[in-house]
Amino acid sequence: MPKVGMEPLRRKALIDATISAIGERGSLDVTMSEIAGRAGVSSALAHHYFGAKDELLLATMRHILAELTADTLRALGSAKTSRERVSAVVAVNFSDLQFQPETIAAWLAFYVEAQKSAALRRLLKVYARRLHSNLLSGLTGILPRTEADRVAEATAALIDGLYIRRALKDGVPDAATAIALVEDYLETKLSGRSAQ
Amino acid sequence: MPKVGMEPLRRKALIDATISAIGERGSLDVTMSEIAGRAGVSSALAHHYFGAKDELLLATMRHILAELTADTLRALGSAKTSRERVSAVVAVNFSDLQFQPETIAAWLAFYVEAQKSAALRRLLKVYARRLHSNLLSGLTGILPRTEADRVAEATAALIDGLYIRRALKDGVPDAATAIALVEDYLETKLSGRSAQ
DNA sequence: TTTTTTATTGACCCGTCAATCAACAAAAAA
DNA sequence: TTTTTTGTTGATTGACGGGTCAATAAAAAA
Repeated sequence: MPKVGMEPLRRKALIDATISAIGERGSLDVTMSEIAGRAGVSSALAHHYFGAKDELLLATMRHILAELTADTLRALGSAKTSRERVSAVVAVNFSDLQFQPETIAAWLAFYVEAQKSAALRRLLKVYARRLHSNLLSGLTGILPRTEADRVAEATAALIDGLYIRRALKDGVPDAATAIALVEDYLETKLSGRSAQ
Repeated sequence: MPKVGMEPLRRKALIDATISAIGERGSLDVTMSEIAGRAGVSSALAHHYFGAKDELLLATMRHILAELTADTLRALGSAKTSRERVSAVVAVNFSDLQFQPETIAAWLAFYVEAQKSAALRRLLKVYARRLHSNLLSGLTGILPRTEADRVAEATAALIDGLYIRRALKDGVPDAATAIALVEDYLETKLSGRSAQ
C-alpha cells in the first residue's frame, strides 16, 4: 500500500484525529494509539512523524490557531468601518467552526496543559495578544486609547468566559446568544460615539 | 504513633495537599503518592480514607466550593443596598483567597475534568447556578427581570474569563484591575437606575 | 488481660501507555 | 536489476501509577 508523498496527508489526518479525540474525551488524556487509530494508522507511525506526543499536541494547537487566524483575517477583510471590525472579530470567535464543543474542549484542555508546557504557553499568549490587538484595531477608531484598551480587555475576557460556560453546557446555549451578550456590552460602551 | 481521632485531621491535610499539588502542577495530573507525601502520609492511607482518586478530587472540589460559598455569604451579610450586593459578590470572587494562581489552576483543571466526570460536572453547575442567583439577587433590585438576567450572565462570564486570563499570566495582572473591569461594566449597565 | 477497633504502611500486582526497534513492502533511483 | 529511499507496522520494553492486602502497632473496650 505504501505510496509516496504520504507525509503531509498523514500529518493532517493525525492532527484532525487529535482534535476529534480531544473533543470527544474533553481532555488531553488521549493516547497515541487512540489518535493513530482514528487516523487509520499505527501509533508507531504517529511517533515517526511527530516524535514525542508533546509535539503532536503542539502541532495541533498551532493548527487550530492558524485556522482561527485565517478566519479572522477573512472576516476583517469585508469589514469597512471600525465598528464593523470589532463585530467581525467577535463573530469569528463564535462562528460554527470555532464555537463547537470539540474545539472548545480542546481550547480548555490546552489552557490547562499550558501550565506545564512553556511552548504551549507561548502559543496561547500569541493568541491572546492577537485577539487583543484585533479588537483594538477597531476600537481605537471609536474610543480614546486608554478606554479602548480597557474595553478590548473586557471583551476578550467576556469571550473566553462564554467559551468556558459553553463547555459546561450551562447557560449560554448557542452562539447567537453569546454574540448578543458581547454586542450588548459593546453597544453600551460605544453608544453615543460615532465611528470613523 | 497511631493516635485516635485522626480521620478528620488526615482528611483535611490530604485535601489541602491536593489543592497545593494541583496548584503547583497546574493540572489534575498529580499522583496519589505526591499528594500523600505532601500530607506526610503514605499513599495507602489516602486510599484508605478516600477510596479512589476521583473521590479525593471530588472532595477537594467540594471543599473549594464550600469556602467560596462561605466567603460569599459573609460578604453578602454586610451589604445593605442591591448595588452593594452585586459588588460584594464580584469582590469575593477576586478576593486574595480565591484569585490566587493555585486556586485558579485548580478551577481550570476541574473544569476540564468535568468533561469526564458527571459528579464533578454536577458540582460545577451548582457553582454556576449559585453565582448567577447571587448576582441576580442584587440586580433584580435595579433592573427589570429579563435585563437583570442578561447582565448576570455577562458578569458571570466576565468573571470566568478574567480567571482564565489570569491563569495565562497575560493581561489582567492583579485582582484590583479585574474588579475595576467588572465594576466598569456594571456601572455602564446600571447607570441612571437608582437602587432599592 | 484479652480482644477489638482505629491508624498506618511497605510491598506488591496489574494495567496502561509512550517510545523504540527491527523488519517488511513498495516505489524510485542507480 | 540492484540499491536506496519512503512508508508502515507488530512486538516489545520500561516506567509509572492506581489500587489492594497482609501485617503491625497503639489505643480503647471487654
